[in-house]
Amino acid sequence: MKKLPRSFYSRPTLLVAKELLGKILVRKSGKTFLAGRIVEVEAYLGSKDPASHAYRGKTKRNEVMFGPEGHLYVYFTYGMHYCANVVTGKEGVAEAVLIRAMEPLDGVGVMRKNRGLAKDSIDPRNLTNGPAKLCEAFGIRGSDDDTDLCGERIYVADGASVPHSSIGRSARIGITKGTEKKWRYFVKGNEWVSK
DNA sequence: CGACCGATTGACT
DNA sequence: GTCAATCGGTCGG
Repeated sequence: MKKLPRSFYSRPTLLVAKELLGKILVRKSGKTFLAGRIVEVEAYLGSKDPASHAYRGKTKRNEVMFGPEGHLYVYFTYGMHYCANVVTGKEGVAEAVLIRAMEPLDGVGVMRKNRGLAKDSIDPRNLTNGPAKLCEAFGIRGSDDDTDLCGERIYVADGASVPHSSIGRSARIGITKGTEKKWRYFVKGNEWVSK
């Protein structure tokens, strides 16, 4: 499977968001290899988007969004959760795509352990069917903020593209501003899409 | 400096 | 369906 080049991220954010569906998020650390197929994303368009963390300009928290495309923006929220975004837009343009759900492909045992769900009986969908859940499953936290996705630690690999007819679109979830924008994309019918 | 609140989740009525 | 958990970011005084 081929790692996506930086040029993949140097395109319009809504296009990158749509095309991230079906791609594979990979994390390597030591001997562990984790992989998941992205099935749900949301786009956040910086200065044009009241729902974006970057709407009111650059701060210490969101500075990675203003940096070069192809980096990972990880933020901490609700006092206990991390969420991961792929940064798009050139340096100075604060746009990003939130990864909201994935279908686990590799390293399910590790993901289970990271999620604190050791029992084999639990529903595997519960591992990665939400933005904070997949971060926990992948062990993504504050120290992973600004990781270059063109490096070796965390990256996105090519995957079978999702046919246009299988891509659903809706308003974004969990926001109070910018709800009129239909910038959430997901793979229709996929079991891991969040609710 | 104090107060409010969030790109969520999971437990509970 | 409702709501607490839990704390850093952000904004007003």
